[in-house]
Amino acid sequence: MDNHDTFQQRIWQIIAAIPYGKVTTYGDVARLAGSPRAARQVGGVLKRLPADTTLPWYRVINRMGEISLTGNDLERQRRALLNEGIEVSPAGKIVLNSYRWQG
DNA sequence: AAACTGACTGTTA
DNA sequence: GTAACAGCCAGTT
Repeated sequence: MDNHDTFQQRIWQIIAAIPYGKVTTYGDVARLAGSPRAARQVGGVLKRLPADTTLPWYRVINRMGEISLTGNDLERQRRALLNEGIEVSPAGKIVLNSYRWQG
Protein backbone atom coordinates (compact mmCIF):
# COMPACT_ATOMS: atom_id res chain seq x y z
CA MET A 1 0.00 0.00 0.00
CA ASP A 2 1.40 3.36 -1.02
CA ASN A 3 0.32 6.81 0.01
CA HIS A 4 -0.06 7.89 -3.58
CA ASP A 5 -2.66 5.20 -4.12
CA THR A 6 -6.13 6.58 -4.01
CA PHE A 7 -8.33 5.71 -1.09
CA GLN A 8 -10.43 3.67 -3.45
CA GLN A 9 -7.43 1.60 -4.59
CA ARG A 10 -6.42 0.85 -1.02
CA ILE A 11 -9.96 -0.26 -0.20
CA TRP A 12 -9.95 -2.61 -3.17
CA GLN A 13 -6.66 -4.18 -2.05
CA ILE A 14 -7.80 -4.64 1.51
CA ILE A 15 -11.11 -6.22 0.58
CA ALA A 16 -9.36 -8.53 -1.86
CA ALA A 17 -7.38 -9.82 1.13
CA ILE A 18 -10.36 -10.81 3.28
CA PRO A 19 -10.12 -14.60 3.53
CA TYR A 20 -12.83 -16.89 2.21
CA GLY A 21 -15.45 -17.60 4.87
CA LYS A 22 -14.54 -14.53 6.93
CA VAL A 23 -16.12 -11.11 7.29
CA THR A 24 -14.92 -7.72 8.45
CA THR A 25 -16.47 -4.33 9.09
CA TYR A 26 -16.45 -1.04 7.21
CA GLY A 27 -14.63 0.48 10.15
CA ASP A 28 -11.90 -2.17 10.14
CA VAL A 29 -11.34 -1.72 6.42
CA ALA A 30 -11.11 2.04 6.88
CA ARG A 31 -8.61 1.60 9.69
CA LEU A 32 -6.47 -0.75 7.61
CA ALA A 33 -6.57 1.82 4.82
CA GLY A 34 -5.13 4.41 7.18
CA SER A 35 -8.31 6.50 7.53
CA PRO A 36 -9.92 5.29 10.74
CA ARG A 37 -12.86 7.67 10.43
CA ALA A 38 -13.65 6.89 6.83
CA ALA A 39 -15.92 3.87 7.38
CA ARG A 40 -18.71 5.59 5.52
CA GLN A 41 -16.50 6.13 2.52
CA VAL A 42 -15.76 2.41 2.38
CA GLY A 43 -19.45 1.88 1.78
CA GLY A 44 -19.27 4.57 -0.88
CA VAL A 45 -16.50 2.74 -2.70
CA LEU A 46 -18.34 -0.57 -2.58
CA LYS A 47 -21.54 0.99 -3.83
CA ARG A 48 -19.77 2.09 -7.00
CA LEU A 49 -18.06 -1.22 -7.78
CA PRO A 50 -18.70 -2.53 -11.28
CA ALA A 51 -21.44 -5.15 -11.35
CA ASP A 52 -19.02 -7.79 -12.66
CA THR A 53 -16.37 -7.26 -9.97
CA THR A 54 -14.59 -10.29 -8.54
CA LEU A 55 -13.96 -8.47 -5.27
CA PRO A 56 -15.54 -10.17 -2.23
CA TRP A 57 -17.49 -7.03 -1.35
CA TYR A 58 -20.10 -9.14 0.43
CA ARG A 59 -17.59 -9.98 3.21
CA VAL A 60 -17.92 -6.42 4.53
CA ILE A 61 -20.63 -5.84 7.10
CA ASN A 62 -21.31 -3.21 9.76
CA ARG A 63 -20.05 -3.16 13.30
CA MET A 64 -23.34 -4.54 14.66
CA GLY A 65 -22.55 -7.72 12.76
CA GLU A 66 -25.27 -7.22 10.21
CA ILE A 67 -25.68 -6.50 6.53
CA SER A 68 -26.15 -2.80 5.86
CA LEU A 69 -27.85 -3.25 2.51
CA THR A 70 -31.62 -3.50 2.22
CA GLY A 71 -34.15 -5.29 0.08
CA ASN A 72 -32.87 -7.27 -2.88
CA ASP A 73 -29.30 -6.19 -2.27
CA LEU A 74 -29.47 -7.56 1.26
CA GLU A 75 -30.70 -10.85 -0.13
CA ARG A 76 -27.86 -11.00 -2.68
CA GLN A 77 -25.25 -10.41 0.00
CA ARG A 78 -26.87 -12.87 2.37
CA ARG A 79 -26.82 -15.58 -0.26
CA ALA A 80 -23.15 -14.93 -1.03
CA LEU A 81 -22.28 -15.30 2.66
CA LEU A 82 -24.37 -18.41 3.17
CA ASN A 83 -22.58 -19.85 0.16
CA GLU A 84 -19.30 -19.52 2.09
CA GLY A 85 -20.73 -21.21 5.14
CA ILE A 86 -21.41 -18.03 7.11
CA GLU A 87 -24.67 -18.16 9.03
CA VAL A 88 -26.88 -15.15 8.42
CA SER A 89 -30.41 -14.64 9.69
CA PRO A 90 -33.07 -13.68 7.13
CA ALA A 91 -32.85 -10.12 8.45
CA GLY A 92 -29.15 -9.99 7.65
CA LYS A 93 -27.67 -10.54 11.10
CA ILE A 94 -24.55 -12.70 11.16
CA VAL A 95 -25.27 -15.44 13.68
CA LEU A 96 -21.74 -15.93 15.01
CA ASN A 97 -18.93 -13.40 15.05
CA SER A 98 -16.15 -15.96 15.07
CA TYR A 99 -15.98 -15.24 11.35
CA ARG A 100 -14.44 -11.85 12.00
CA TRP A 101 -11.23 -10.93 10.17
CA GLN A 102 -8.91 -8.08 11.14
CA GLY A 103 -6.06 -8.30 8.68
C1' DA B 1 -14.74 25.37 -6.59
C1' DA B 2 -18.60 24.53 -3.59
C1' DA B 3 -22.38 21.81 -2.24
C1' DC B 4 -24.35 17.50 -1.54
C1' DT B 5 -24.45 12.52 -0.52
C1' DG B 6 -24.28 8.66 2.39
C1' DA B 7 -23.20 -0.05 1.92
C1' DC B 8 -20.72 4.21 8.97
C1' DT B 9 -19.49 4.75 13.85
C1' DG B 10 -18.62 6.53 18.58
C1' DT B 11 -20.98 8.77 22.17
C1' DT B 12 -24.70 9.64 24.92
C1' DA B 13 -28.96 8.74 27.19
C1' DG C 1 -29.97 -4.33 24.80
C1' DT C 2 -31.89 0.08 21.64
C1' DA C 3 -32.33 5.03 19.67
C1' DA C 4 -31.04 9.65 18.56
C1' DC C 5 -27.34 12.66 17.24
C1' DA C 6 -23.43 14.54 15.46
C1' DG C 7 -19.10 14.04 13.23
C1' DC C 8 -16.85 11.93 9.50
C1' DC C 9 -14.52 12.52 4.55
C1' DA C 10 -13.93 10.49 -0.41
C1' DG C 11 -16.67 10.61 -4.33
C1' DT C 12 -20.02 12.78 -7.23
C1' DT C 13 -22.52 16.81 -9.16
